[in-house]
Amino acid sequence: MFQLDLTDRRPLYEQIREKIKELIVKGVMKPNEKIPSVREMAQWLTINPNTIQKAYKDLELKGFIYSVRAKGSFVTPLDQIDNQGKRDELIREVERIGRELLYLNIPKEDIIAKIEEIYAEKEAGPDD
Amino acid sequence: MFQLDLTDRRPLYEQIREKIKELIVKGVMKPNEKIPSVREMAQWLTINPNTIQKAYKDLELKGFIYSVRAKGSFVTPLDQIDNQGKRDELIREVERIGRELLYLNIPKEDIIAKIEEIYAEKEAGPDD
Amino acid sequence: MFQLDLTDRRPLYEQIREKIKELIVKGVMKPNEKIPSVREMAQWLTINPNTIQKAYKDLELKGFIYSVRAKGSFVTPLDQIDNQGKRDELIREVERIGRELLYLNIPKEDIIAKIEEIYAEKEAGPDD
Amino acid sequence: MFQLDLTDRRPLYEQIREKIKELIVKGVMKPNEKIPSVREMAQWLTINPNTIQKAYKDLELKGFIYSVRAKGSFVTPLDQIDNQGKRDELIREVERIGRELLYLNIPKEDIIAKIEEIYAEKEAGPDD
DNA sequence: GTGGTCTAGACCACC
DNA sequence: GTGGTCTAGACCACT
Repeated sequence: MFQLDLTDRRPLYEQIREKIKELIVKGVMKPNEKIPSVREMAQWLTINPNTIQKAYKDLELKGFIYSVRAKGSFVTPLDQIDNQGKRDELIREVERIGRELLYLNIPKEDIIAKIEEIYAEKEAGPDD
Repeated sequence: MFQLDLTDRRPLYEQIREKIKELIVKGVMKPNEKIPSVREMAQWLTINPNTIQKAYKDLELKGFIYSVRAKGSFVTPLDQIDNQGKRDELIREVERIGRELLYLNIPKEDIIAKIEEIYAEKEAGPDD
Repeated sequence: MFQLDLTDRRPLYEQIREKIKELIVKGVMKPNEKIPSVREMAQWLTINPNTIQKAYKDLELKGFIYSVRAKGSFVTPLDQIDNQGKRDELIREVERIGRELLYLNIPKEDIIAKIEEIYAEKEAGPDD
Repeated sequence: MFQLDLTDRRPLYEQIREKIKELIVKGVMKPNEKIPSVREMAQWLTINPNTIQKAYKDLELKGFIYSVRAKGSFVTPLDQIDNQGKRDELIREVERIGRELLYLNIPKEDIIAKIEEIYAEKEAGPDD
């Protein structure tokens, strides 16, 4: 599914959180699809279940998944995510990165091309 | 100059590093301009000099500033920065953020507009 | 009749208990009225009958309903409920919430207005 | 400071969270005042530090306290709390409890008197 | 079998 | 010394 980088200085739960978010965002995991249980995931990655749980809890707080007792955890359908707050936060990141790229004299076309590329993939038909 | 946010979960030295980077990137600090000494900065922010030291060390490692013994630290002129490595790293960040925005159904125009805006500021004449 | 929220962190039986209590309290269900059987309710909500059973048991313990063997469960008439114990418990909750609202500088008029509103509905004629 | 009730069925961290919230709300702990460190509190209550940390994290998420690495945890000044969301949530609780009290034929004056009492304490001069 | 709570005890980064 | 991360292992409530 994915691998952890033990040399990475970020906490494990953060890496896990980001990896799962990536799978959701890329459409590998579909809305309402069940994600592996805390214990399964812990076994695969050979780390402690508590660490996985923390990652899941984080994802739940940020709205990417929801957990149902005794059932498991599932991908939140898009229409139930609060887009606005996230949008503003992400756009602020774009601004910070954009300024840095500008400073390095990287042409804006490089950035825009990358954006177009990502959005084109989706339109052309995602690989589900 | 700038203010620290104790609520922020990032370490202080990381906040300081990013604030200074921002000043450089936005053109507030010019190439070869001297940046405040560790002690001065520590006094202004009323924090431990070691914390400032670490921030400067980081900036030096990433190539944004250089230090001259017994003289102080200075902003690295652009042509002496290794653009390529940074460019690739930043573009990868753009990709991650772009995908998340796509997932949230934010139109690509929103992102591109922000990029255009940033690059336009510069062309129109930076605020020095 | 009502819907369950799987996202809600409370156990299902607790949600069900509160929903039924709400129907009784709002006067939608009248004293001595029969409430749906455990099996019916379980079918409607497509959940396990044991879960419903637990909710009913709770309501019986708190005096909101009574059950007659082989007949079903019924809404307890008001005059047979022990008001005093419940009153004190609820007033204590009012106190806790009131203090929190005071701390947040919410004017007491906001709270009182809400109370007046609820009590006015009844006097004006309940919606049975 | 306060005591835990081991017979209470709520998780320990939740009890701790509510007790601390109470101290803040009642004005026993002042804005920007330092609250006991995770370890101190754990010793006093003779429970595991992790449990305390979870309670503190919750309070931080809800905006009642803020934590500063290597410094400790502190009471959030009122003007930095998002009142609106909390207000609505609390008023909804008032509604639920109010309806139940109405159902039990408790006069609204009982509730209003309690509210007036709480708000009067403050005006008369809190015990700081 | 699931998510959640809790303990005991270790270690880390930060200041 | 502080908050934060992580492990190993136990137990609970819910369905």
